Amino acid sequence: MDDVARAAGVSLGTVSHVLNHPDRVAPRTRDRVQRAIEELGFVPDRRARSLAGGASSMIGFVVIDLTNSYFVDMARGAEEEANLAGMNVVLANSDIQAEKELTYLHLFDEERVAGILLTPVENLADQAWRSREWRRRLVVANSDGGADRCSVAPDDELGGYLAARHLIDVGRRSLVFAGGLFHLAPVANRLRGAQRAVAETNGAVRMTTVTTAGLRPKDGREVGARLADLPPAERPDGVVAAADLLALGLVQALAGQPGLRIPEDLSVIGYDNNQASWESAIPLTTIAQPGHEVGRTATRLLIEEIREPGTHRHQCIKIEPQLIVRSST
Amino acid sequence: MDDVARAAGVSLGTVSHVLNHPDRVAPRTRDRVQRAIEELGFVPDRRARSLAGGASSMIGFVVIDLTNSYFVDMARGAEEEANLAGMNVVLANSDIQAEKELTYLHLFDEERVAGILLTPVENLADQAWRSREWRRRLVVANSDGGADRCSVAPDDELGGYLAARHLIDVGRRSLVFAGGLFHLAPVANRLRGAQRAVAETNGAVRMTTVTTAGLRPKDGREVGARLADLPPAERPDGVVAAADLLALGLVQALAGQPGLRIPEDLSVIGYDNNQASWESAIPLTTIAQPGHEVGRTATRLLIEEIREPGTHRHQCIKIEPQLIVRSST
DNA sequence: ATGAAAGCGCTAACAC
DNA sequence: GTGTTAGCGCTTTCAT
Repeated sequence: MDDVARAAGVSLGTVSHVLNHPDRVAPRTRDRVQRAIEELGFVPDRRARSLAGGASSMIGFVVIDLTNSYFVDMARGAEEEANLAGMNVVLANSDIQAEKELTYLHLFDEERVAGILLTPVENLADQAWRSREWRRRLVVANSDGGADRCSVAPDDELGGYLAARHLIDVGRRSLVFAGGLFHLAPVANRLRGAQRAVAETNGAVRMTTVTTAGLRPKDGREVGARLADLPPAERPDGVVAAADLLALGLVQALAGQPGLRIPEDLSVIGYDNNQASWESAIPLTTIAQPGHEVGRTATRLLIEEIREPGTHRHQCIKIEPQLIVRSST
Repeated sequence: MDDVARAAGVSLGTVSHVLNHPDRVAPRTRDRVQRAIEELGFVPDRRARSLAGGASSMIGFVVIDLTNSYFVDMARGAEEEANLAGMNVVLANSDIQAEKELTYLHLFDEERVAGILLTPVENLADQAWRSREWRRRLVVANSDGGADRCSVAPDDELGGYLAARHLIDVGRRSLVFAGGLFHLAPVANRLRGAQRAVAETNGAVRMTTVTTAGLRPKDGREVGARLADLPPAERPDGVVAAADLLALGLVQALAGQPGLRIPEDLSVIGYDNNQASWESAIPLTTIAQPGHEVGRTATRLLIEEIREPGTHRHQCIKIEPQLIVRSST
């Protein structure tokens, strides 16, 4: 910056002014300085800027699983909202490992970023990050952040409700909820929501639960095979799958069976709006996770907390998932 | 840090020493300082450290498409290699937009990161980043970086060769190369490789090319339908698909046909080792993109360039893809 | 409108 | 071994 000042024949402080308060400097000198910046290819040093000024414009986002497009959507939402406020988002991949999560949390802390977004590793044994007092503002996404910070999460209970409700609306009366890993809050909440929808029918609709080993296509194919073996009278006419990949396997196993057309004889609804759900042979009706919206909202909250530390009140926001109707129901 | 020094009853410089050269300080004072750090919850400021010392330990990786697991693999590889050298990797999502790519390149430049990794947007009109002289060390991944910088890319020609070679090895004699978007270097190179494998047979094997609109399952299903309509005599016995999702659609369309068992009557090989390839009903034989290895190598080159600016020579490294045999061949 | 100077939090000589 | 001090590149008062 010294060079720029010398080339433009002004003082260091003036160069700084054209960078930060261009209006407080005479148009002619401003032009002169800007030309010098151009010619010298001057690139300001953000480390020094934020050191001296105290304000970083970088938000660090510790993402749990970048192979899951839901979280990438969240990152996109976060970027959009951050850009609106003139801030940037950089990502770190914790890869479902509590250790890496902590490493990056520390990195961002030491980098003195303006704020941190975190999608925590859910394993209860691995929540060391909660016990530490982070000096950065931190908002939690996709999971409950506790009372003393902001968090934003999808409303899985509502999602489960919408899924079952949709099957009921298209005339299904004998449902199955297929899912596994019920110790995970999202799955458990989806089941609860589905049960609420059934309960509302006052007995007009029945639903049983089938537990799978996991939520992969393989698990779905197993359930599908089991359902296909059932005597037609006992067969359900609607399946709520806890995840799209599960639903996908289910449809694969069922689609070939005689007298079992999808969706005529059996409707299947998934959950996630996974890429596979719309690229499969029978595009899946599904509940779209509001990743984009979660990312935006979390970032909005974070920036609010950064900008107005005084008036800010912590809150936990639930985002509505979206029903997407396709060919499987 | 002042507080720490005061609490430990030492000078500022000593605290700095226990942080940077713990061996140069007496064990007892070191312990005292470390205890003070603990108690005060002191978190060193990386901005100030790198400002004063000149060395950042952060590598910025501008990733083109985080929804593609190939690039996430690259990021993982980069992290591993960076950690080995005591460095960290933060990610930025350019999302296939040249504009965002430039934004993040500038961000990392201004942040004075130790080095930059870039998977460039391939659109030739959008290569503004090439014309600029980045002040950071930059290595290009997954694409040719040009003569004046390092780059690492998968050997697509070899991948295409391996794919066709495998079909030939399992006895296929009438091949089809199915693919689209031949203006993209990767696809074109895969085709060339496949043709080389065929040429080596001196006419014992024939291969025709079928052009698809894209590389999605939908496109695969179209080709599949076309092949199924062919009189059995004219039908190929092996298909090299330019991408897994394409192969997936193809298999879906073909699997149901009478007298067309996969792999007995027709072998299909994909490309990418996409998640879908191993989770589908008929797991796909495929060529695995060496994302992890590309990431590692690019980072190794970058760190080499950072650490030994004198002896470093720019180079362009090609990484071998891997044949993964599954049920479709 | 511009310049001078004090510091942001730290590292790296250099003294003692 | 430990303390002292001069910067690193910038922003921000406070003068002028």
